Amino acid sequence: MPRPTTRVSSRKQPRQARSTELVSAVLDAAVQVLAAEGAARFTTARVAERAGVSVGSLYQYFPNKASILFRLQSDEWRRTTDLLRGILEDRRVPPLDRLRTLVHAFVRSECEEAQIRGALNDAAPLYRDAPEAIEVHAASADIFRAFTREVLPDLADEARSRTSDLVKTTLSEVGGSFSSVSRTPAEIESYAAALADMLCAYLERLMTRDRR
Amino acid sequence: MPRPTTRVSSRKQPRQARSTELVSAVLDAAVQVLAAEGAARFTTARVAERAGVSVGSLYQYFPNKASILFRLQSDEWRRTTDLLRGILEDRRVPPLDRLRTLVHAFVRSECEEAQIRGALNDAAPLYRDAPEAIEVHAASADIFRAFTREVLPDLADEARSRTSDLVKTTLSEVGGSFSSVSRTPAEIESYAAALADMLCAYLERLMTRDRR
DNA sequence: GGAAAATACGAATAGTTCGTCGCATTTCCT
DNA sequence: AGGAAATGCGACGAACTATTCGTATTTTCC
Repeated sequence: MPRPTTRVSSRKQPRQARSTELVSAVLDAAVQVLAAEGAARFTTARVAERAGVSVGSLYQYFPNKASILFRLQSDEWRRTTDLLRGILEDRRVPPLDRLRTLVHAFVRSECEEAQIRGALNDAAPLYRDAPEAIEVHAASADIFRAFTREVLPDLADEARSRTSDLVKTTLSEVGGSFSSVSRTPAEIESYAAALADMLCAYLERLMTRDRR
Repeated sequence: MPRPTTRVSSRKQPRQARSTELVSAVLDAAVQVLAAEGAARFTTARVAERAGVSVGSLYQYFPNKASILFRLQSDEWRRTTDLLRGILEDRRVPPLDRLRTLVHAFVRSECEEAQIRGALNDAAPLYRDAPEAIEVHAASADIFRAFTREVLPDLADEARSRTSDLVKTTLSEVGGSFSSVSRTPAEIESYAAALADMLCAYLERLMTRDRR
């Protein structure tokens, strides 16, 4: 497995108004191309054309194709992470209710725009190896770690991190395989409810064992 | 989303001994290329070279690149499905013990050769749209449906199919996100145990509610 | 106004990859 | 043996694509 390790950080910072607009036009166009043509037909030329911009201009602010996709993905991740944090850290609500709310919010969020998420996922191999991609992952892991620490304070560290990992990967599967086939809103809600039930059932069992 | 719908069925059946050997040489080489070079560098030329065969010969038995990948994936799926069926349908063992065994077997199987499975996953967009790919999926869904029918006979159809779907997608996540980072054997076992606990906790809760 | 910096442009380059086709070789079968 | 069918070959054509670079235009700011 060779590591192509594509550089993904920005090449140059836009300083004038027109260049910042250009960058956002490119990002908008990128989403459109991804949705309309799919990951396989996502090319810098097509993105530039749709943005009404020349390829050369695009390459002033993005070092390569992967960096555009990475930017889209990391913005998405940031939004999702903020969503999760907002729900999980609200201590006025009982912990398991928070988890339930979180599951519903997350499932819904993954299912809307499933088109783009799916395409972005198909393109993942292009930016996955970039060092920046790993940091983003860590942020959401921290949130779940904090939550399990709150809910299962007396559990051994090893078992707790295992639990946190399980919750995180179980949720991440929603994006992977559930949202890949299109579902009706009713299906989405009932799936979310079942998933929340399952996670709560598990955590409740651990909590009673933990306290005893 | 345009449907390129790549034909994936075999172009010609090998009739002589040398051609059957050629086909299996190609499939072996395909696995090697996938493992050594990754999905992005998987090309018919490289496969043919590694198989000690010409591209032209390869194209006699595979209509296109996607069909080679599809063949690998569908063989893999068949093996996995057989594994699951063998465990879940053994009625001498209590149902939840079967599920526990299944989770361990499945997690282990997904983690070994994670290299190839990951690469195959990256290449999925190439064959995913093929009509043949959908049939394979249905087979494993049936197994879980039968299992939930056995375990939760009195549950309403709608709730039961939701449960079966949840179990199936939860497991499929192992292949997607857990096995994508390399893990030690100990991590794998303890993850499998936790996953099994979670699924069992959920099913047990449904079972007691079901009977009451 | 005007020099310097920033920005925009897009034709051209240098690859890569898929899949075909005409022809050579081997196997089958009578 | 010898014709027919099956198989094997690999150079080649026809796309596509990522990225660069020399040049043209616009903005900034003195």
